[in-house]
Amino acid sequence: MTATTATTATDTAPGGASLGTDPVALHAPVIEWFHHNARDLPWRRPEAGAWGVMVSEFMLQQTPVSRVLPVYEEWMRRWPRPADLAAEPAGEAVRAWGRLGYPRRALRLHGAAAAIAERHGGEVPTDHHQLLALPGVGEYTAAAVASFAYGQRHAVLDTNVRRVFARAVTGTEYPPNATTAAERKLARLLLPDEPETAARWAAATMELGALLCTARTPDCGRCPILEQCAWRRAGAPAHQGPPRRGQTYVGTDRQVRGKLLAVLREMPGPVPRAALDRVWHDPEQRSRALGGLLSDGLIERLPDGRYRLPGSD
DNA sequence: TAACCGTGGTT
DNA sequence: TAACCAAGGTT
Repeated sequence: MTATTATTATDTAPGGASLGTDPVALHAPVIEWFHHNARDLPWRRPEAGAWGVMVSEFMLQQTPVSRVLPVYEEWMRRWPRPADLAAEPAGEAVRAWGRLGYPRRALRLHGAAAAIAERHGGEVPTDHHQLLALPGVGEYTAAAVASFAYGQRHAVLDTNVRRVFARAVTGTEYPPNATTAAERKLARLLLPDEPETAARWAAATMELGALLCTARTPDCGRCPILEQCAWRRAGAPAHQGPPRRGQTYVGTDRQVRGKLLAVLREMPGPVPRAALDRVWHDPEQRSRALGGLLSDGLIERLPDGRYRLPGSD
């Protein structure tokens, strides 16, 4: 395949810095590497379809592949089409979500399925703008579905791709905390012209970041673009500036919410308040967490005062 | 923009 | 072991 691009070596990266290498020179080696090293993931198989791609993208938001795999398989077996999921109470989605974390994603995926069933005839929309309008679908997920499921040409900027570009092109160990306009511009600049090639490029750069160009200990010895990597050329300088402030988790409302929801997930039916009161010592924080889950629609309170995952009756 | 939103494996 | 990290989205 030919990896063409609209750019030339004279293009400048956002911020005025000149690209160290011709971006075209990155396409072939990365795509070739992907051809030989891509993981055989279920959502990459043709039978997954656009719905399978969308389900996987929701589950993979901030959750590692290894933990998504079993839940994805069960989810697709149970709800092979968007309409199948839409026909269920939202609580069933939350329950099936299991311990993947960020259970609001389950609620949003259920909402997206309902919107697809109602507004799109049960088919995952191909249009990027229509994808963006679905609950839980942001900039990344819309581009990923359009690219991976439909072979369209979109800049797919996830944490892996951002890190690969930061190193290979920009010459820094890590990308900025939040995605910047400069990164989007760079991603568009590097995007191959042909949609098929662009889609392959998106998947390949993501896989490169996931398998070799990892955050902690990159495996540069096996990197297909080691010779062109701006970060390596610069001597692999250490990250500048303050360290990423990872949010502490122990003792937060999130932990309490997680404990509360775990109780409801494990129980087949409604649960009395007393069973929930047992998961956390501080009544004030417990109450706040419970209220948060209620307002998020992750749980509901019955007239008799018991709680359950959102049902249909 | 920055805080918030789970969970578990790795270093 | 505490901190970091994982195919982000919403407010």
